[in-house]
Amino acid sequence: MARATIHDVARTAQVSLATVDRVLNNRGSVAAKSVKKVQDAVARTGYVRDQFAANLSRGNGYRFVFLLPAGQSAFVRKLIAEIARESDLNRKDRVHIDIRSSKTFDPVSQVASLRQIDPETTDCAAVIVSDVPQVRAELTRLRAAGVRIVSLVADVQAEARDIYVGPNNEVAGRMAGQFMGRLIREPVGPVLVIAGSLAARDHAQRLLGFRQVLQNDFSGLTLLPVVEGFDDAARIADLVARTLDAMSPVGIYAIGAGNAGLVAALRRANSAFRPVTIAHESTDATREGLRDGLIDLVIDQDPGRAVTRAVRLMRDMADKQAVPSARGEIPLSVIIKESLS
Amino acid sequence: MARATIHDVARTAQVSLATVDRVLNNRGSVAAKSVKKVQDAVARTGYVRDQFAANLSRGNGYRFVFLLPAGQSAFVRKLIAEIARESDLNRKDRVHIDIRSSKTFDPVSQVASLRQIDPETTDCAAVIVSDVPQVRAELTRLRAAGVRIVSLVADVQAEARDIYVGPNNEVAGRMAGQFMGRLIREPVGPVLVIAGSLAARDHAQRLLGFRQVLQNDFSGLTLLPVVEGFDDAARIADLVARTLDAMSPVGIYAIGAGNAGLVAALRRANSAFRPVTIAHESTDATREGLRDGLIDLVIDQDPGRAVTRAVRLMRDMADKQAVPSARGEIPLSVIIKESLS
DNA sequence: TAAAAAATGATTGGCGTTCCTCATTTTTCG
DNA sequence: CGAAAAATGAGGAACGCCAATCATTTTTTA
Repeated sequence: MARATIHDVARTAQVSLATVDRVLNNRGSVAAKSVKKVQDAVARTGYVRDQFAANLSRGNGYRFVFLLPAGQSAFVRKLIAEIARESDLNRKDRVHIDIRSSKTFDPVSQVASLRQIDPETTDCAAVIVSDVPQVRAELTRLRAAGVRIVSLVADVQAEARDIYVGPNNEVAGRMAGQFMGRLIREPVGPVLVIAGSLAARDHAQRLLGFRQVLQNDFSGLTLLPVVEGFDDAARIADLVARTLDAMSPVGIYAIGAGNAGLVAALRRANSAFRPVTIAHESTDATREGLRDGLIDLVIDQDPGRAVTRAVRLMRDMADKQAVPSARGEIPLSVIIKESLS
Repeated sequence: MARATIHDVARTAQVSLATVDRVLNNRGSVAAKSVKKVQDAVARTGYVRDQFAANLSRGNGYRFVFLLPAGQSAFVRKLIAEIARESDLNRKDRVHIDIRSSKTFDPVSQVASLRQIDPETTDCAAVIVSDVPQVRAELTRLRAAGVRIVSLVADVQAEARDIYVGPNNEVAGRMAGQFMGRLIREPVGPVLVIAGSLAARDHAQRLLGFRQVLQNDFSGLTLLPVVEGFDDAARIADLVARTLDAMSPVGIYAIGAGNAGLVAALRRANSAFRPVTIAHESTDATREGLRDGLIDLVIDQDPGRAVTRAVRLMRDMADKQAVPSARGEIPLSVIIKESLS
């Protein structure tokens, strides 16, 4: 009943404790057949390393870094709050989390921030960065130096990270497309799409998915040229107001942030007719929009969940558990007026 | 930089290690002013108990029990799989999870199962049970004996458990209502609602929320008398087939399980017209329904998330951390054809 | 076959707690 | 004031593993 310890393993393998230790922590200097004996014994006894004892003995715990875009976007603020919470909760388990930031959409700044990460003092880093060559090179360097990399919310090329934690953004776009088509009572007319920046991989993927569905299932809906709002509320408000007047779109899909501008413009619109509007992320602005009937539906990725998942995976990776516990994909949820608390 | 230990606390409090220990683990026999000195020192040093060392020393880890309805419902199967996964993942942290089952919807069997839980050997239990007096009494007894209780997926009266982990089912019903109203191009006509059993608190709450929205926002939609399907596929297939013929409903809301029957009936229906159909839980049956256009939307609660959350909260409670880390509410997600992988 | 190299064994101290026991000191109260 | 009670101090063993060192045995190679 009691769990097996290295002593048990040593005994059933008929080798010394030292040899078991050498195998388990691969310190080398052990014959192939001894390795096998130990591995068999591990299997037979059902030995699982006691992570408490291991950590206690090693002395060091888990040292993680989160690298986020700077700035006051509501989403980032929520992320930071969640990370802080997670940090508190895990302090008793010796988890230390350091939050740093780099300029949004600025690869140069991101590279600089990545350079600041010291492989000696960090086990794992979760980053939100652009998927461009310089950044990838820096990530690869860090990985080679022993820092495990988690790409958060927006993925990068698979070779540059260990795991991605975030939603499937193409699916998000497809969901937006489907709801757009179905929530418009008569799906014919122009649709306005506002992205933050198409250089951001998550935004590009959402657009891709959205387009697919509209083309396939709702050919009556036509896409107006996609505009980039750079997550700036004032700019977006202006954009939306003008498009509403000029084109009378039947739908609006806001891919990125800055939705306070969207809501403001919709509120001011004088027309009796209101386009079906879909946005991303549950924030004050989008919730206000939902509540007042200006936004029909919000596709949300729960930042709390992403953070929890990321920390968990980071712990697993730091524990050198071969198979990280879970997949990093986090589900998307759909919020409508009714689902507001 | 290094984290504070009880030694540090003892030193800054100017008391002995033994006294610190007495205070921290309230073993009594310590003067009020000493208690204060220690508490101040804890605050000043930022001491947080090292859970690794504590567990190692205590020898025992975490002993949890999950009590689920028996039976082969897809949802329960998923739950079991998730619990097993979670159990594996946490084995290295000395978490031992025992899964037991009781007859579905049968309070007598539930009470019997609860009686089997030995307070001596279990720290915490997560249960899916009916919210009836006999069961509540048994839960209360267990809590008094030192077993922390988590109500899972379906809540019970607040006094009978420590925390609820699951979705807000009234909100789920409201979401279903809103989507029902909006996805029907012309929301006028009868709507069929199939519940599992209205004695199940989660089902009753969903119905409540659904009703609210229909009455308020879509008065053109009328509710047919709610039928109970007891999560039995054959029975439900029959029910649906007959209602389709007799009443031509414009919408169907399936509150509970047994959706294989729903899908089968819809597939066989010969009418060109198909009612807007909303169901719960992502299972093989509902996914098949979505894929083939028989179901329009599924409201899902991710069992993996519920289990993860439950285990985490149980660990926190077992650690005697005063404030359990997180709220137990887990988000609902909406699945449509497009969001299928 | 002897010397060098590789593999293995034996042992130790420590990580931060918990949970004891056994003094010793301080406080309380008749 | 003195005896009993309460509070405190001091110390040690244990939990399971890690990271060493040093001695000894086995294997390889010239």
